[in-house]
Amino acid sequence: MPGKTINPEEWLTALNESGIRVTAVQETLIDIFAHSGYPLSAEEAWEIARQSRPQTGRATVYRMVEKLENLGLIRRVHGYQGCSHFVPTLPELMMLFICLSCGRADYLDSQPLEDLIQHSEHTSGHHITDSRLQLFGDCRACQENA
Amino acid sequence: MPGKTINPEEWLTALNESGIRVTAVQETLIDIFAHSGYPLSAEEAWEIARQSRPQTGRATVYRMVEKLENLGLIRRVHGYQGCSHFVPTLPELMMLFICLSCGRADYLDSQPLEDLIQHSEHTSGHHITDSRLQLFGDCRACQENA
DNA sequence: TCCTTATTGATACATAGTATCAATAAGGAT
DNA sequence: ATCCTTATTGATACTATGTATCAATAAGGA
Ligand SMILES: [Zn+2]
Ligand SMILES: [Zn+2]
Ligand SMILES: [Zn+2]
Ligand SMILES: [Zn+2]
Repeated sequence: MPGKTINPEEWLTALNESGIRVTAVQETLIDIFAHSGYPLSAEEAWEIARQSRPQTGRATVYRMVEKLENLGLIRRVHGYQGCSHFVPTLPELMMLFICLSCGRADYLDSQPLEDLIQHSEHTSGHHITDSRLQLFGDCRACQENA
Repeated sequence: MPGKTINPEEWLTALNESGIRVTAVQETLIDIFAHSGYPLSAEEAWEIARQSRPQTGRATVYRMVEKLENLGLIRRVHGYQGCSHFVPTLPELMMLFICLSCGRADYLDSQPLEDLIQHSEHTSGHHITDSRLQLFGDCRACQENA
């Protein structure tokens, strides 16, 4: 939501610059994750990939998901149909909202989270290096449709 | 941290009031979860349980963990050694900090999270009904020991 | 004490994810 | 373009995590 959008070309570049070879599976999976409006599991991505590339291996998809996650291009969604679904990373520090009715993901402005982390560091004395925040509920559109 | 502490008796009461019978396994598992200072998986709890009750069944532990989670007595920790570890629920709305060095859990004051949720509801228009926030890093003690 | 029924523990099964390894193919060198 | 090296792939087997089934057990009321 805040400015940034997904550019599959940038994802390919990021993969290649990390020393990974350019392959057909890469492009297939990047397209799948970058263009899906809702969280996808590796298993679901595999199904979709086989529609256009039937020989795609299951392990390959899991490996690719791991690489995309390690590069920070996709992020795991925790607590939405388990913890095995992923969405593209939009801002570095994400405040992700998932609608429990329609399943769509929305990226909220993350400034409040930055403030919260700063504040918690000061009051607790802990050094916070990583965080994950997930919000669930009914999105605006679903509320209006009800 | 904020006031409240764990009282195994209250957990037993909560279980029984939900229509569940009082059994030896209940007490064993409640003790295990209530007194462990760090997140535990069902598998780990099973191991510990068998030390004092060798006949304890694996499925029973998983069932018990599910019940405790459904009653809100324990909560899943996401992103710390996977997503299959649990800690006792302290405040209703938890800001949980996990130290990546010593593994200990700390419960921070959750007012900032309440504020964040209120603010995000107003600016996004979504109705937020559930949230999970996890913070990771180096706790104060571990920083001092380094 | 007896009876009913929730709970248990053993087993089998299901799902999610990982290790192994021979076959393939990317991309640089010739 | 051809060859060579080696990362990547896909098939398979395996591990880990979690669930369904069901006979045996035991809680708790009659
Ligand atoms: Zn899905
Ligand atoms: Zn919606
Ligand atoms: Zn999770
Ligand atoms: Zn620590």
